[in-house]
Amino acid sequence: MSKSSKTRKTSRRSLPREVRREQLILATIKCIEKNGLSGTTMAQVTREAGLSLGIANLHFESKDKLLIETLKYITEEYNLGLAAIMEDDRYPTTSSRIEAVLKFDFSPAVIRKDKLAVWVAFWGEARARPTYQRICLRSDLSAEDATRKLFKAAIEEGRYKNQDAAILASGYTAMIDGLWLDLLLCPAHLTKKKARKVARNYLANALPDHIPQEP
Amino acid sequence: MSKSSKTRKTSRRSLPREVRREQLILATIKCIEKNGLSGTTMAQVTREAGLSLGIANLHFESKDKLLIETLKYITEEYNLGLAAIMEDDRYPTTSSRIEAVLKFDFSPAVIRKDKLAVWVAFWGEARARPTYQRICLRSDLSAEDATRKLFKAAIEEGRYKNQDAAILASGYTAMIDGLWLDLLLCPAHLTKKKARKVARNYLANALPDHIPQEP
Amino acid sequence: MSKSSKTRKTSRRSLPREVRREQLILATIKCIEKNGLSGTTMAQVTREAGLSLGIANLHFESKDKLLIETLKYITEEYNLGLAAIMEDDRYPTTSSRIEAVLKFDFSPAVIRKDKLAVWVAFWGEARARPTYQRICLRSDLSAEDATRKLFKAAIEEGRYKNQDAAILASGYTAMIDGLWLDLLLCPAHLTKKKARKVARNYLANALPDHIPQEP
Amino acid sequence: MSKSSKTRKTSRRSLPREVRREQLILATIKCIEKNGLSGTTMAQVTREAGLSLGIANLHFESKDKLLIETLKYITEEYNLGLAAIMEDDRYPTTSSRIEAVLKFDFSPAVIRKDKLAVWVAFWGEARARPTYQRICLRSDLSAEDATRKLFKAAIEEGRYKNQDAAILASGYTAMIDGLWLDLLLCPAHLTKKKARKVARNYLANALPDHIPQEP
DNA sequence: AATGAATGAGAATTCATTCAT
DNA sequence: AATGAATGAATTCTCATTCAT
Repeated sequence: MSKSSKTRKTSRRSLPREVRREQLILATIKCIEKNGLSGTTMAQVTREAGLSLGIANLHFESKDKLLIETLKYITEEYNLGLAAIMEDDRYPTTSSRIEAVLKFDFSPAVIRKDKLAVWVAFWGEARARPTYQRICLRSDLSAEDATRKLFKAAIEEGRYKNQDAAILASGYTAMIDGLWLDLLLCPAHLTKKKARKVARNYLANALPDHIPQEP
Repeated sequence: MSKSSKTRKTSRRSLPREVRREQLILATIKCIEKNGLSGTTMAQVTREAGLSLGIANLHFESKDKLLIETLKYITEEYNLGLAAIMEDDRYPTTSSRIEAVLKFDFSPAVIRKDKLAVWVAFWGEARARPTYQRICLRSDLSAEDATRKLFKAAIEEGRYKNQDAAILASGYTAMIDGLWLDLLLCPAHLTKKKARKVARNYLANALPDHIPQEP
Repeated sequence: MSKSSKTRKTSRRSLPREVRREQLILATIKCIEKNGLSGTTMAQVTREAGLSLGIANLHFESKDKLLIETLKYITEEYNLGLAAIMEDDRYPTTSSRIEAVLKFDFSPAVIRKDKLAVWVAFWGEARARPTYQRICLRSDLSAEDATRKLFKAAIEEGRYKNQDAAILASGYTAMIDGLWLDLLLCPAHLTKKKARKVARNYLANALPDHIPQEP
Repeated sequence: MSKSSKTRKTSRRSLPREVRREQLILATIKCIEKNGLSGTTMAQVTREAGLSLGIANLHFESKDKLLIETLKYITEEYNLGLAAIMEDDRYPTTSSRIEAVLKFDFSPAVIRKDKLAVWVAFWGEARARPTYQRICLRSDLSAEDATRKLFKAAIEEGRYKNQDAAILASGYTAMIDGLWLDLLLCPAHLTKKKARKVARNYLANALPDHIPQEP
């Protein structure tokens, strides 16, 4: 309080509501990564954000709301990224669009440790917290919906026998979730590169004319 | 289990101890299912077990130890089941053994909601708790190791080009984890039957001569 | 009120200041009615007044000062009303003046629910807050003093044996306080009309020649 | 913790539930007397009781419940005292029973400062707290009911013209409440003796054949 | 070995007050 | 003079752990 006068510069400055909220959400993500969901306290979050204890309740009403907004932030970010690929006209073929999804799902922005940690942390509490479950569910279904459409197009184009778009999409979603989890649990054993290869192999086996095995 | 093996007398006396411990672990599983990991209290666990509050600390020293023993209980149960299949002489072919694993991974004993909830709950806290992570990791690697051996044998038998046992095993493990998660998060959308079909489809695409598509 | 009295100019400028203060005091009364003394917050008061949060401290220094001013406002309003009756030349007889006091004590302006709620709220905290106690005490003594003079005159005029003006005044004050309280606590059981009748009956029994029983 | 070994004697000792509850209620009464209702904290109450902070929630669930039980304790104590007089066969006459009530209402046990402070503190918050109001109301009506029966009997016996038992009872209840309040607010001005005289004078004026003026 | 009342550290939340704009 | 975002002390409540019985 008395020691620094430089760092204080922004401290008391009144910032736009949205800026503060994002600042706090980002601090929450950092804390969840470090301490888990149950180990995350308001004091930690606000300290991480360089702000005072009371500010989180000022902007989010309660810890619960802050956590929910954090989960929404993470899921929306992911789903918007996926939606952008689905709507992007620059992908001329189904194949290239699937490749783009595959690339996106293992892009640095998506598989950042802190964000993966947040996904998994909320999964862990989702069963006991209907609100978490609802948000996770919505996100999951939305992602699965997108890939199912892609796989359906591919199956029709490739006349793959024995492939079912719904089954493939469920499998892809599950595998992505599982790989994210394993990236977090076994970082020494599963590299990002290998994880991507695993997912690609899944699609290459199912849709060989669209997705070649990794070179 | 470790202390006594001399006489029936001590054995009789130590039996209640193990019974109490299991009783508490089972109560813990129920509580985690209902309230999540962070929502589980010693009072709940002991009430669920129909015992007194103090008894948990008497048998497990601390809540942390109880939770760790619960996680070990769940992971050991699963890994022992898998190991039993791997060592069972009654499976004459690689194919039949893989089928057995597949069946096991979606058997009622394994995909009971309460146990799945425990897996996911601990995954969620694993990153922040080295002990949890270590146990989850060990379990994951053990399972992956088992399937890798199976897939290796299958690949050699079937001369599948382009298949890599390690990649396949990582993918299988990830997909199982992901499907378990989705069974918990989206019970209305993913049935047990469909989940099994998804996993089978994965293997059928990779090892078609060993695992036929579901009839 | 204290600073300016020189010119119209400053007087005009100080007017808004007094207006603001009264605006805040009236908002405080409303809040105390709705939420009690302990449930009244600065945020509520300023919102009720349609002003900004900071303004209360600007005009009253602290919450405590605002509350004290609110109590003074209520007690002064009452005591001024009583004093006006005592000094009003238009009451030719002791009897008519007592009747006027009786009428005043149950007039709509005095027994408004919001104001009664403020009285009772401050009584409740008076014991723990010397400043509140002092103000309540002063108001009580002032009112009792007024009625004692009236009763003394009546006793002398009527030669009532066994009546003591001091005792009668204490009783009257206590009964008014008690009736106000009961109007607040038991509105379904004690109507305003009945309360007035109760008070009149008290005086009619003591000073029958001056105060007739209600017709 | 380490300093004393004598005072600790009872501290950890497990006491019957009801004993602890009363101990805490009595401590709450003391705290309300000293600090008012809003100034009373759980820390104060438990310190006053010589117990640890957590114990109040253990026995009362919440502060709110503790306060409500305290109010009930006070009101029940009073109403039971009154009921005992009403049912006591040893009062041969209406007159003696009214005298007993009068004596009771100013007995040392009833007009103890700490208990009066509790009454008034809860009155102050009753309007904002329906539960408080309900309890105060019930107590008030019960007391008024008792006195109305007495006054009705007296009026019939004495053939008092112009007296109405209901009006008299409302007035008596209001006056008692008001006198208790004034004993608290103006202890230097209103002695217990004078207060009793005021109440007696009220009854003596209304029911002269039953209640003589104070000698 | 078993019990559960008691403890007290730790967390969320509230809100009077401050102060840069 | 007015605003309202920001602060942080104070308070309630929770719950793992202890320990007398």
